Amino acid sequence: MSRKKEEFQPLSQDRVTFYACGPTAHEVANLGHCRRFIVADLIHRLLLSKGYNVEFFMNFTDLDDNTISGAEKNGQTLAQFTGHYINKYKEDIQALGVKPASCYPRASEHVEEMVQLAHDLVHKGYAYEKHGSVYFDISKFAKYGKLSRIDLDKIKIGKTVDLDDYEKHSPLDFTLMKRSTLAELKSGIFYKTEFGNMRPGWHIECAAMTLHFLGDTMDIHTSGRDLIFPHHENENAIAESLTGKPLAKFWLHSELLLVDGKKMSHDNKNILNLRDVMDKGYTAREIRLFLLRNHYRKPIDFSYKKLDAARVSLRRLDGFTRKLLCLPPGLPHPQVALHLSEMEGRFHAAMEDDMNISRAMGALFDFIKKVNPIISDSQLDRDQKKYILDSLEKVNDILNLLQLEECPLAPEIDKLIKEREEARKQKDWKRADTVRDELARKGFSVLDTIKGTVWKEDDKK
RNA sequence: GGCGGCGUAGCCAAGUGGCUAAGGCAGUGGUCUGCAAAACCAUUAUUCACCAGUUCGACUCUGGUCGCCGCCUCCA
Repeated sequence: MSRKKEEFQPLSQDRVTFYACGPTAHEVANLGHCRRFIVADLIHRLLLSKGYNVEFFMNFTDLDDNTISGAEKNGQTLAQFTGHYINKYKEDIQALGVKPASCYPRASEHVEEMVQLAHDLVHKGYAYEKHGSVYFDISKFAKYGKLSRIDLDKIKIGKTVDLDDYEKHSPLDFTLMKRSTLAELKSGIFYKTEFGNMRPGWHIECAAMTLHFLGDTMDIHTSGRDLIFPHHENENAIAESLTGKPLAKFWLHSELLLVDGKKMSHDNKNILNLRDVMDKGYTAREIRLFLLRNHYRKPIDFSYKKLDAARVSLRRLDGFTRKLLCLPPGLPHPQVALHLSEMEGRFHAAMEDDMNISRAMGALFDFIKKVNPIISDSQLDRDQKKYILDSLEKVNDILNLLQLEECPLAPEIDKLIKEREEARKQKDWKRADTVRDELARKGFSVLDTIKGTVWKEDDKK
């Protein structure tokens, strides 16, 4: 709210409440959605790693203009239509390595609370009914605009909306409950209220769900920065006018995902779905790194070139962890503990400073640079190797990018690698290459190092 | 028009009122190597959009200029 970095202090000692605006269930996840999921995930994981008991909610908007018209076009019921896309979202969220939320509430399941909110707002004078719809009267809420810092006297009214569609007292007011259309009445998408048959609007949906699950004020509300106005401003207005308390203590807004310098959006016709990019052969893990490695408050301009750079960075990380895992213990190295504690200190300090992930990753790469020569000399004993791996586990609890599984090598693969080593020793290159090809077919790459062969399982596409 | 944000090497990207301007990618040189791939090492900004001001000193603070992006009340 202050637009400054502030030290995070949760409202309650033992738990942190955290809400992310989820997607509308009428399309599959595009990279813009993915970025929001991943930023929320980073916050989630960072809070968990700090030992907080986190209650994380992300909604699905399954009752709005888009879902209703989508269901109609497809000849499906609303629930069939939205259920399909909610499942797709959940698959994509999982593929991206995002930790599941405590709960994924759906707007359609909380209409009662929304109707109640509208009722309370009207009776307390913050809202009014007109021609079968209920509108919020922003002139009654003095703090309106404090979140988005909008100056109501100077905005261009009607810039993006056709005002003729609405019958509000003031064009600045926003819709809480929308009068049901004839088509909606026919397909049963309406709710009986004291004001007539209607359905909730977008802003009241989020407000009702956060109030219901997280109480009057939550610790952290996160979403994309393009939603600050009007959505979050309105969400807050609904809640704060009733409770007298701000809806959230901290608002974290992630920046946009751009394509060729323009926001990825339907208007710009430049939508890229996660599945489109994966179909081009990029793994979800590569996409995760691409979306994660920039600070959340900086825009990311998408390009395949940058995705390739992320891929190579990931390869460097994988090469390092793989060598480390396969390294036979040797003599202890005197400097290693120092490098490790320096990396930990820098990494965690950077993450706690408004999630400065670039700086945190820098610490990780610096560490790799220092430890690589040590590994080449086999100068790590069993304990040191364990300390490093334990530390990387902690880093990975936040990043979820590293490959740190021990070598659970299938016996047949192990046999092939040994067979190739034997062939190489006997300088039977033809046989060695044949085995290498076979390993490649099974999805394993071998890396020959001075200390012997290190294998690596290729990412599954 | 209002509000908000951004402009750092070929590309991406941290950062600080003075200490070597992190790190990644690409490039270059080298090491290693049966070949290949990978890996490893070294190296890459006298300069931080432009102009002026404050200051002993600014990329970092202030003002202005230019360029780009986002939002402006039911696209999410």
